[in-house]
Amino acid sequence: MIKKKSYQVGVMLRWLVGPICQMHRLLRTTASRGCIRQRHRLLSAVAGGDQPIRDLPPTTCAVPWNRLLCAHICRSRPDLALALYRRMRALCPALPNTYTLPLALRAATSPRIASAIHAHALHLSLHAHPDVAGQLLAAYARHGRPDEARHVFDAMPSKRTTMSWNTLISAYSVCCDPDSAMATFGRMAAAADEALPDAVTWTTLLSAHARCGKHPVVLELFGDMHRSGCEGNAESVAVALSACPYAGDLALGKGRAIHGYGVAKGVVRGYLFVTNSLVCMYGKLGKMDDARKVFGEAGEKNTVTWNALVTSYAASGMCDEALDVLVRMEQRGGMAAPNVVSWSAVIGGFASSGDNERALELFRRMQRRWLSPNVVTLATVLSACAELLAVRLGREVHAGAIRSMLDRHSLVANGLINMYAKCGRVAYARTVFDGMKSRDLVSWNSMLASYGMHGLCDDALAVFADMAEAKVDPDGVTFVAVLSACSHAGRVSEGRRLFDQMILEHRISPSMEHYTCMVDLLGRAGLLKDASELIETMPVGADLCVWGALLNSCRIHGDAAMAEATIAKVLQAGAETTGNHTLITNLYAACGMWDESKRVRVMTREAGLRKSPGQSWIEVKNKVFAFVAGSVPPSMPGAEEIFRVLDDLYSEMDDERHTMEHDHHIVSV
DNA sequence: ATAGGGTTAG
Repeated sequence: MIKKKSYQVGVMLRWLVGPICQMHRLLRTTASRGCIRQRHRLLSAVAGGDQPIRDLPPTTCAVPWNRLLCAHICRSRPDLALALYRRMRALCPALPNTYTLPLALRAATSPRIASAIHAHALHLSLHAHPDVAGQLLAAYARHGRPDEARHVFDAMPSKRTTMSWNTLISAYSVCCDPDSAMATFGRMAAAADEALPDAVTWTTLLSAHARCGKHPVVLELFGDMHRSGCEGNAESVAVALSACPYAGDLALGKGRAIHGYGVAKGVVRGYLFVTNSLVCMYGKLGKMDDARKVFGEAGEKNTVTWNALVTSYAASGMCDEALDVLVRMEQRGGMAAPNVVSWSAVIGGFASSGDNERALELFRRMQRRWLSPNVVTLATVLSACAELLAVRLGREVHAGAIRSMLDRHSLVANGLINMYAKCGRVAYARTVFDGMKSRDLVSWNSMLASYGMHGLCDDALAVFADMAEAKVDPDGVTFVAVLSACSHAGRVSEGRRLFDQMILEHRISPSMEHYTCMVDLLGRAGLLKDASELIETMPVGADLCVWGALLNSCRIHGDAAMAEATIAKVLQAGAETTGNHTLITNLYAACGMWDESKRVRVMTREAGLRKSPGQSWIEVKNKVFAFVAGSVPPSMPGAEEIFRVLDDLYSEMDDERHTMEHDHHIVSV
């Protein structure tokens, strides 16, 4: 109770002191210009938080209000600016003018607030004023509301300027709609008498494509920009560089070319954004020497520059070096302290290198620094939890996500679905899925895969139907999920129908994974001939997974002839991996062909191939124990006890089986 | 007292 009260006092003080200090300064600096009485009234209005609003005298001049609004915005306190604007409206509803509304709009932190101010503008008949309309457009654009932005844009009374076109295009960029951005750019070019595209227009267009992964288009547009006679500037060079790593074989060549272009245009040295892009570009392409060189030559560095170096090391698989840089950032202190991005990069680096334990350890360390994770951090951590089956930490992360209201974000929710599914909690996965406000393709695919991996084919098919109902177009991943669900449940006709549907209706050409699913589906059901025929129809040669699926089916159904024929084909195709050799060995053994089995085993050993043993994990009290068949994890507490219970269970199972065999004449396989 | 574009983490 006491704590709450003092908290409230603190909030009030902060609320009041800021404006009052500024008000005093205002009174001092502008006293000679008159309006003293009004300023006194305003001061009492701002300070009189406890007085009933209607008892305060109304002011008639908007200037001091506007000055104060501007001061709050310049100090990055949109909350205080908005509170002041509300107070202004409450005290004197007619006072906001063509300066006030743009200022309030700059402080709008959500599209809802922008809409409310829009309504005020309409009510005050100020919506058509160029400044108000311009800032309305900007506010809607910032929040990625292209429909509202378009509405304002179309209603703008004055001649459209390059700037208003640019703002409209940025609305499409923010909400990841590059096609509409492009279409708008086309309309702008068609209305060339009105306004001509400038460097900002091109940069906006570039970023519209960059931000949603259309990197090849970015590089094309960068060329178009140059060809259209528009000089590349620092901003556009930065975006173009960020797209280079995804250009395939030409990536490094393009990167170096644009680097050179930037040097020629004089936008490399002293332009931090370009420096940062360069470090990251070289790092992503594994050119650590170049990345380090650019980093070293940069005079001024900020957090992003350091993060680019961290990212570069992480992307090159040098996780320990990435961590070293982060530690160096911490020790240096000052302006470039590590932030969420730095930590997420290192955590992600360890996670993608397979060291999920280390990733989670670092997440704990980040929490100890009182840094709040964001959606990217949470997605990364949840994926590590899923890999380690660390459901307790996963639930803890879920709880944290709920507290910070990030749990319904698609990145986090998709991570949660995957984590719960992998940890065997399909029902939780479904709850998260149902609670999402908007589901993307990954959400649907994750849910499908969840049911698939638990053998719940009917549920998977129901989700697939819902997906069609929700008008979400399936992709290749979707079909891998449904086909494998069918395969595990032995739903042959359903699977065949889906495979055809995928090719004919959705125009998705089947990948190796799809063929593997189908061969598995047919093979497991005993349709070995059909499976083998499907392999024959494949446009490209089957890979080891496909052959493996067929061999596995031969083993299940004890078809030695088919197995031998298959093995001949595999060996003929020159397939040489341990996995398959082991499979072949086991297969011969299963068919009773011991000599052949031994022969392959010897061959394997001579080829220097050794299979690393498959591992399993179990999570006990937030700690994950890995074990292989026949071994005891040394750190496992109470291992002896566990094995005693296991022994008891085994003997009970044995008794049970003998009884069953006796009663039902079931012969165990 | 007022406007649009840029780099880093999945």
